[in-house]
Amino acid sequence: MSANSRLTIAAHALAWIGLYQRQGHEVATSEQIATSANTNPVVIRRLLGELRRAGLVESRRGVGAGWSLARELGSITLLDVYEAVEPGPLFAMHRTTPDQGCVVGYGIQPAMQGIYEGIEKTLRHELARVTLENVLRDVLAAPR
Amino acid sequence: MSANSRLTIAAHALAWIGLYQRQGHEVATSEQIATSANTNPVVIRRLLGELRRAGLVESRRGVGAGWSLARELGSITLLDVYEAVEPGPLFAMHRTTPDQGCVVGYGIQPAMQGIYEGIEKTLRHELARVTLENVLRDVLAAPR
DNA sequence: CCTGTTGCAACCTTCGCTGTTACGACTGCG
DNA sequence: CGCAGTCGTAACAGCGAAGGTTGCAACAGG
Repeated sequence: MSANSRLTIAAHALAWIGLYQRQGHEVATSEQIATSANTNPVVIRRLLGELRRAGLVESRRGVGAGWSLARELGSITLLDVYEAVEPGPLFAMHRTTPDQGCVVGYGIQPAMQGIYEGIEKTLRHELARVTLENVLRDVLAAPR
Repeated sequence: MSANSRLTIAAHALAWIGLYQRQGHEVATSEQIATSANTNPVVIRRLLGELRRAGLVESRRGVGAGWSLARELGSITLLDVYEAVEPGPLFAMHRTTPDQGCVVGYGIQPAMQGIYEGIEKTLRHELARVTLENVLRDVLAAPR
């Protein structure tokens, strides 16, 4: 599986903004978040842009610009973030249509589709159980 | 998420071999399976080679060579197949170490690790509930 | 010895993600 | 009004995973 770090980075960014705001700041810049995540500001802006389209964060332009949460950390779940940054399904079908003249080739796609749907439903349920508030709490609970 | 079709193709191959054997044949060739899956025989041999290392299938060489199941379809679960063909974890951490001087950068990885472990455990549990016997039954149940 | 098939290496292509540079758009401040 | 700081976004290179393809040695039965 092409291990994807998008969900991790997005959660990192949200937790960072949330903590920063609790420390009394209005907005966080992509530069600050990128430094914390050890990556490029454009990567952060791209990810946060997807989160903004999903209504999780807001951005301000001009002088004193930056990013702020559109919702409380406790009301944002990992499922919200997952759906905002991960486009496709977890498992894919064949890249080319299997032989429809073969019994297995004909029936395999509907069969797997049904199975995968059930699994993805469970995955979404698990992701929905974790809020960004939970994430930030775990982050701050890390032993020194 | 880079949607991966390896699990789908592996399940296809196993179901094909299982059905073929129930029709009285000894072994199935990668050529036959590749035709059904509409792909290249080498791709099938690579995948079946991983399943063989996991003890799910056996191969015979020489004239009349081919592949056969090492276990009953009913005793092979999608989890067995998943573990045989999918190497890495579902979600990845940052590609570079986050800023350890930052509270979030320091605590984010253990936090996400713990969350991801729980989710993967649930995923494995779901995959373990489906046997290849179930898959073949669903395949044959596809409406004409 | 001949034939059919696996085992496996080597290489190319495609694709998605990350990283980087560049630059226009926007907005508050002096 | 112009400057400065930041977002928004396009463009491109690099990388790694996966699939597709070719080629050939190894094997085993007739």
